Amino acid sequence: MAELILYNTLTRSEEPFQPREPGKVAIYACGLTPQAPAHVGHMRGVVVMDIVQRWLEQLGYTVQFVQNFTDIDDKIIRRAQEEHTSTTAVAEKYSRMYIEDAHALGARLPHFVKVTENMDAIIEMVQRLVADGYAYVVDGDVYFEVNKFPEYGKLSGRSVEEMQAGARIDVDERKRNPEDFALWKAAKPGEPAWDSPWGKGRPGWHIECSALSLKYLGAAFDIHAGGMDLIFPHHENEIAQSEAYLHCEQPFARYWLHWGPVRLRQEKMSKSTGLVVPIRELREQYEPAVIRYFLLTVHYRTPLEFSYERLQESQAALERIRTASQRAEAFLREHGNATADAAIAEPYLQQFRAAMNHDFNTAQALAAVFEVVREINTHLNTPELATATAAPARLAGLRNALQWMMETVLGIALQPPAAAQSETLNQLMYCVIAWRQELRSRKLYDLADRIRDDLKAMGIVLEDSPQGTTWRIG
RNA sequence: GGCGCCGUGCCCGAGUGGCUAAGGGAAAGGUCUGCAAAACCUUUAUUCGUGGGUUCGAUUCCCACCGGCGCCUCCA
Repeated sequence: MAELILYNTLTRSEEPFQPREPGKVAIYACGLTPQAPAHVGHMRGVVVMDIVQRWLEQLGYTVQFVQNFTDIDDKIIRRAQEEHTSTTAVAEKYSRMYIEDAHALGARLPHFVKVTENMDAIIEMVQRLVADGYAYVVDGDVYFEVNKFPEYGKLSGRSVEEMQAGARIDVDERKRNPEDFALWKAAKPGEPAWDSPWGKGRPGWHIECSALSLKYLGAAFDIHAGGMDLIFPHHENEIAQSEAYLHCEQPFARYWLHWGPVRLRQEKMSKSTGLVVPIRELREQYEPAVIRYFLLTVHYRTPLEFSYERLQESQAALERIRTASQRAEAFLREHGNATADAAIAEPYLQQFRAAMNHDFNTAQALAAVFEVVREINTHLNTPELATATAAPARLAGLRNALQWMMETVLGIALQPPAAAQSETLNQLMYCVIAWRQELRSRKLYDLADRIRDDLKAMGIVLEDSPQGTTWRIG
């Protein structure tokens, strides 16, 4: 349980993971503003966090994972006007879509929390920051004063002076420093608003994540995650306001984990550039498992260039894994499910664990998966190995390893979704294959080939080998 | 302008101060096969953007340059 290494953006180095509390991990990830359909970039975060959870669970931790929905902000207000509906309806609609997309990608869902349902916690936090002198009130707005927090800039590696030197933002005259940011915004006419000590208004963008994570996870929780584009200013501001709130006696979060952007045509996939592949659209063309596989082919911090060629490659690679899995299953169906020989897969499992323990290196872990695939195939088509008495036990051991790596850890099903196999289907195929074998032995190849072609059209692939004929869905 | 990341074979992509530089995709040849498919084997980097430096030794550390990207404004 002690061997997990993870990269901490705060220290810009890899560190052994030590939880706040033995056996438990508390994680917070910044969610999205539900105001448009999610794209592939959003799904990368979803899949990365799912893998993190799964692996921590394999290491024996109990994982608590919280994620927010920014269900009130400028963009939602604008969207509600465009769609002639309420901000609540907009947030509800796109939150549902996002959850449905995440679910389709095989992600277990975090505990979702909403801004509008936690106004008390947010207001309480702002109040204390004002009372403690970290924040000031101007005309119903509340700003955090960055100069009151000496460590401002420690996450993103910049100093306030540098920022001021390179500043190219319009300075709001009411702010004491250009870098001061809004904790609370006074309501404009017609906008949704909440009562507060400073009048009607709504929270600034950054405060919600601080208030919600501290409310649900407590101070010094284990992992705070998000996309790299959130490092500055969002996470920098979160640290400032949270640690100020905690009187700098405790850190806000212990480890900061950031995943890389998904790019399209060499540019970050983002709503603002219009370079976006909505996950809905992609799901019509590719099985979610293929999309998930694609997202796992590079280390999570590396920028990932989106392309249909890459997706196609992922599909081919996944098919190779699934074919081996199904061949092993077919062999075991025929030879009886022996007690698995666990030792045979151990070297590959070690390789796999080492990769996952090294900052969730799924790209490297996949290499171990393919080692198992090769081992399975070699056993199956080397006559001496396939007929050995130990063969069923070995194949069972390899099959179990493959299942654990792919399904339990990486969350990718070895059976394509269409292959809801039933015992009836197994028996039917057994019959069909026997009949076709009869035709082949009488050299009625045209009929045998016709059966194969017809089945192919139905999505069932027959493969002949000296050991007999196997079938698989694919 | 400031902060930071990256540049590995045909493509994608791991990785390490010295051991054959993973794995996948693609292509070619071979084996097997009635054919097909699948699979297995072999081949595609004496080399890791370029030039210096440190070192007994660097793709891996340092510096410069070239090229690409992210952030500095909302952004996963």
